[in-house]
Amino acid sequence: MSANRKETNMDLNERKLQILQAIIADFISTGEPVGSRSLSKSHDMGISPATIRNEMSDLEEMGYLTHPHTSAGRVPSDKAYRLYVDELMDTSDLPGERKEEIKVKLSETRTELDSTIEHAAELLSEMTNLTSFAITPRVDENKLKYIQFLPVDERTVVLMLVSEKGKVLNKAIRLSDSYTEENLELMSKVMTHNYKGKTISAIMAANIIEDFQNDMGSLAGLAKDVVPSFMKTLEKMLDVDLYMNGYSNIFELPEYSDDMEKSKNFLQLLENKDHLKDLIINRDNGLVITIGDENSEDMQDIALITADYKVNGKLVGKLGVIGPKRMKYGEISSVLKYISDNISETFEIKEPEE
Amino acid sequence: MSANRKETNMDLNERKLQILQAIIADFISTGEPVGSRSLSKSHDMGISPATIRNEMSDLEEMGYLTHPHTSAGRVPSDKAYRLYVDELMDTSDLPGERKEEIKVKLSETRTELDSTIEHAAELLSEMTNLTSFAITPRVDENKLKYIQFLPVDERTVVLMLVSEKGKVLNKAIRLSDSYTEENLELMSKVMTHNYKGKTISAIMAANIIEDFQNDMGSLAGLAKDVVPSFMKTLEKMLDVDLYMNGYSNIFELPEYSDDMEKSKNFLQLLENKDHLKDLIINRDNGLVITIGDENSEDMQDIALITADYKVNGKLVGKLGVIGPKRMKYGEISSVLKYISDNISETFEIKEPEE
DNA sequence: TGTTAGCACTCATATTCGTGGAGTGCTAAC
DNA sequence: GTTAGCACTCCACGAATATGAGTGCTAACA
Repeated sequence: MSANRKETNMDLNERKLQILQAIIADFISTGEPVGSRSLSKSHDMGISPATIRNEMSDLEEMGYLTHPHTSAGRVPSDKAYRLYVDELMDTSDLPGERKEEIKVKLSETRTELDSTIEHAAELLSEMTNLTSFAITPRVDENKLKYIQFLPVDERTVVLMLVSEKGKVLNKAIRLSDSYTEENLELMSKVMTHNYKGKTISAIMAANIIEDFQNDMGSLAGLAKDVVPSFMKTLEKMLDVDLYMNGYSNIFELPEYSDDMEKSKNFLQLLENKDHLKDLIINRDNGLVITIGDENSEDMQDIALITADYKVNGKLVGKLGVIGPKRMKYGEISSVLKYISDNISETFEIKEPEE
Repeated sequence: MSANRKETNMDLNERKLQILQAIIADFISTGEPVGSRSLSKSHDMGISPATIRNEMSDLEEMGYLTHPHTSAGRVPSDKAYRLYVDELMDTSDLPGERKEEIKVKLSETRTELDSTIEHAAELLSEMTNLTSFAITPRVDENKLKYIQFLPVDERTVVLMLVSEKGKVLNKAIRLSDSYTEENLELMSKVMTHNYKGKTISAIMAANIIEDFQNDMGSLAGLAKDVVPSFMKTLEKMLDVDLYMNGYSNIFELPEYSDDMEKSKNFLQLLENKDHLKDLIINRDNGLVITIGDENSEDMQDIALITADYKVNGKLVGKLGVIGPKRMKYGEISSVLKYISDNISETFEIKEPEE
């Protein structure tokens, strides 16, 4: 791990890096501020606590460490975590049995994207003991392919929309009037004629209601009943599903189980699904780690790791974990990367085989 | 409220009931054990603390009150809560503005069942400051109406199932081989022929795979790819959706925000969605309140209030709240009842109007 | 005979105080 | 440059103590 360390840190010599790494490692695993004495015991690096203290003092001045109070040990700063994930952490490969476990679990639902994503999130929280999440791919330039109304009962019909990318949505609609199957079919045809092949955003931008009601002639009343739901369903077409698992895992961490306020904030953050969705959607692709002050105001003491997966090499979904800044970045990154790659692989375009 | 009190409590005279009611009311609003002194201050009932103490002592002996410890005030027992919800609590009507608020909020999505239920759950947690949940109706004797496969890309198709009750489900399926649109149509037809009009449970019970593969002849391979997802989708047809809101509301309650273990247990309970679904589905219809020891082992210090709503007078869904035993039973019951009635009304069968 | 004042007693909670220990920073010697 | 030594800091913890809300009992009262 230290072998391939980049030489970009002119301000930190080898020993400082070594000490910093040791401090971060200890803090990640215990959550307690680490002092010079205990550090020299846990990591034998051939120097005395006094020397470590001197180095620590330097590191603090440089902004890598902080003091909760005068006579406490050191705690890594956000800057230190950044350095750690960029250059110090162990990113070695996952052990074989874990890989196997992931493979097996995900292959159970190999044929269905949504279930696979759901399982991936479950797996992720189990393996990391953190809160995991996953979103289904967002489809921006999606075109409508099928539009159909199905009769259910006297006053209820189901609107069904299918996009070219294979997303199917449906919505039961209550009508204010009764209808005939012929009317329904007619409406399906008019809609199909009007909107098939158009992108969803284009349809949403247009002034649907008037045009459509005109086209429907005597059935304008029916059309009026149906348009709001149509619009809402289109909107949902552009939306993504969010899966989340293991939100009660934080109670296993002492810094949360001893601090009610912290737990409360964390869970309130998670309960705001729309906010979370937005956040995840808008992350860059690839394995992305953001720590503390790199996040928004409400997540200053939280770290977020996300990765993307691809479907057919194009559609991009995301998954990841959220937790305290002292997380096992290396290990988690490996798990996350392996899972997301596995999904991408499962859903890549395969050459016809014969 | 005390006017229409039933005369079924031969063991409790009027004054004891009055005191018990006062204790429960105080405890519900403060969460602190209530003593004779403070009770005589908050409720002027023309008797001294000493007399109240005597009555309290009797009530304790009868099992309506308990002592956390010798020198603490009294806390209502589960038996007391039962008496309270059965006979003592104020079940007066909701104030007009609250009714209006509910009506307005729910009518926004009047035309769509699922959205309405989702909103109802949101509303419920907002109005009660508790955790709310709602499940969509369960449809037991549901028959298949449409079965169709739609092409998406080279290796992906979407299976779409529609039931007579208007439930639509779809699943993207990855095939191991390529297919032609003709094959897909053929498969849709065979399936429709075989299963349309059959109840879902009947189809699930039958030995699908062999029959279907035989019927498909040369396309047996395609059939094999598709059957597992078909089965899974059928299963989902019988399942219900669960919405939940406000799980972080418990942190506002002192007995939770001071007791980490309690909060943890509560949230872990909520995270077990399947368990919760089961629990809710299997509740009796009508307004049902279960308190403490009336619940299962893992919910001894929790109260649950549920109500049902009907769709077309038949399908039954449920919604309710979960929280500490000291909840405002009267008020919450009224809100819950008003919301569930409102939903039922919205989705009842309407006589054609002209 | 039911009600109430008075009082001794209990016990959780809050507060204070002292101690221990982990940790720091500085200095001086190696 | 490194390290041992040492004075100092300050949190964490436990014991001791005070507080006060509450009870149960008894005896007096209406």
